[in-house]
Amino acid sequence: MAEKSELWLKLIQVVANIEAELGRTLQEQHGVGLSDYRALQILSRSPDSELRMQELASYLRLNQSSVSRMVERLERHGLTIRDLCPDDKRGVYTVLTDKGRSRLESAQPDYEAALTAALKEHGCEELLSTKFGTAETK
Amino acid sequence: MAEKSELWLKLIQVVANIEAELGRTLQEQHGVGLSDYRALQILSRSPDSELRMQELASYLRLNQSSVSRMVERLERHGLTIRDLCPDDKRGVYTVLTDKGRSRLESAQPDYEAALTAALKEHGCEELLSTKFGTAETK
DNA sequence: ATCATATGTATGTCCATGCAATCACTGTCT
DNA sequence: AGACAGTGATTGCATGGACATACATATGAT
Repeated sequence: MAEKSELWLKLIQVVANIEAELGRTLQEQHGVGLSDYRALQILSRSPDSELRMQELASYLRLNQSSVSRMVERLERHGLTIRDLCPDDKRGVYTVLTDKGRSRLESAQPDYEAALTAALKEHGCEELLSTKFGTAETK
Repeated sequence: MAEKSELWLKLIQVVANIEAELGRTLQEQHGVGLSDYRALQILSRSPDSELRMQELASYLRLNQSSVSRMVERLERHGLTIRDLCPDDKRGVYTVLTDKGRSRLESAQPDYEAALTAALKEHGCEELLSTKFGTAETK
């Protein structure tokens, strides 16, 4: 049974290495962190390129407060803006700006390339052929 | 090509969920964090249950300063002690204490069980059958 | 032996995240 | 209408990690 732990350890180390590499690429070449990049990506695919904090949080599997701060970050860099929700005054939309969109679009190819390269480098392209049960968030 | 990113995203989310679950289990039931647990585990398998900071860091894929602080933590909880290196006075050994060892031993079965359960819950036991190229650390 | 450089560890500072408490608003029940 | 439980977001605080730097010791060249 202990080999299971071993394998798991190996797996997460590989995953961590790859994530780190992706993060480095994005940061160095586009000045965006990994989670910021993912937030932009999610926003760009949402209707009207906007989402409320909670929704964004649940997509990113981050908690609300982290997202609140991330959005603050994105906003500081001009990549998104906040927009008050007309029907529910508690709500806040995070909206992708043009700058945000173009930043995303220029980063995307490098991200994909880095991912492909990193997977290959670790000899684990097959990881992506795993199909999950897609268990819901806890 | 974008599906590759999608799949990768799914993968890391599943991995993150599982890691979080493992961490919670360890923290709640044994008062040890996930990386602390892994450090104990690595120490316990090392000759004389001791390692120098750098070695520990490289096993854990953490940088040296993080390990320095982690060891401080472990030491504060009485799970390890520092021991000066006789032949190289710059060096410091981190040595597992009896308390550390028994803590590890009591945590281990729960860890393994939690891992098995989490893998099953996400329907991805097959993840562990991936064989990696075991690329070295960057 | 001396000095320059490399190595091992620790410390200062910053950043991202989580949790708990809070603020602001909503909707419901009476 | 008024009270109040619930919901969305923000804020205070703590933690763990990274990077740069400091400090002590070791090693190697002259």
